[in-house]
Amino acid sequence: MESQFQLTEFLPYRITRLAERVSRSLAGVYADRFGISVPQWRVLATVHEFPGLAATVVAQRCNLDKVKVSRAVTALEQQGYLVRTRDDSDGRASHLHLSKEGSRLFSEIAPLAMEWEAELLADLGVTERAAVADLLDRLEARASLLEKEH
Amino acid sequence: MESQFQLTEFLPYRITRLAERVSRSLAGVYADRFGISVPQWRVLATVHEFPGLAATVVAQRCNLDKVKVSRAVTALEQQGYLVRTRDDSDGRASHLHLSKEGSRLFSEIAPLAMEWEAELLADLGVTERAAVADLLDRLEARASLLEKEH
DNA sequence: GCATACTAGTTACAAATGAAACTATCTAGT
DNA sequence: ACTAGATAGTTTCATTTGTAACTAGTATGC
Repeated sequence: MESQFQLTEFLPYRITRLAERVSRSLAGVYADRFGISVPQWRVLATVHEFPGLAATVVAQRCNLDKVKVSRAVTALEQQGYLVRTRDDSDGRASHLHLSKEGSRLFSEIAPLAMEWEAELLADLGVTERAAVADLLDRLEARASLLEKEH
Repeated sequence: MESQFQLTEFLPYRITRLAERVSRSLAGVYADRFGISVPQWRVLATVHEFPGLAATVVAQRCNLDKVKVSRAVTALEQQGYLVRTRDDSDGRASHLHLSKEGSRLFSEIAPLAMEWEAELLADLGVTERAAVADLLDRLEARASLLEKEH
């Protein structure tokens, strides 16, 4: 009874491998040029979309732990891309906003990111793109279920 | 002209997010219990499937850089799971093989990994599984193309 | 109101990673 | 043969990450 396990056919490995390529390649578009990391980019995009969010909520929304968000926020603040204002009713929390430079930075990167995404999907038709989105959703639902079971 | 960029809809982000969940959850199945890391698991599986490979080839096959492979091999060797034998004709290279314990370890982990994969795919029918495999392939082909263009 | 438990966010420290330099060996061109 | 360049694999060091502990503030129960 041989276990015919093959890494190359193993889906978790293939997903991870794709993600590693995607992440590395996309980061290459903005990391060096604009001097921001992947977590910083995620925070930037999230705060752009939802100005005034607290760090904890940002963390949930962009799939980062609070430590990464904390560090990303500090860095973005030091670079002048982001400002935080204390919450009036809760002395622990603060609200995150992009500065003018932060908005400008976002609006420079976003089109590049979208263009990159378009190139990634260039081979796929409309139906297939929908299938990708759908399958990613369903796999992720399963994955987070399995993750919680431990 | 607003950039209607939304991180949540951004495919690279969603792929990465899925991969992060998958990788974390699957690693949870073997990492603590057997004391091996993700790179070590990949090397283990690759050397199991292709005994006698050189480290460089292992690196290519399991999408790791040579430094990670070097460290994983060292660790696996120290744990007694892997042996290396020098190549006769090339003094730099060596051939990797699993020890008896290494084979046993693999045959313990492999079924768990396959079971985990089955649970990940539990929601999908045969056609959808084929679609996942196909789409992953095509996206990865694009991604590695885009990666090389920089 | 006061003790207990909880939450927001930061800091500290150990482990993992990435890039570059390095050692040892091999190959090719002359 | 000898040199220049490539290759296998390791080591080094700076950066990033993950875990846990921490600070400061808030909510709850009595």
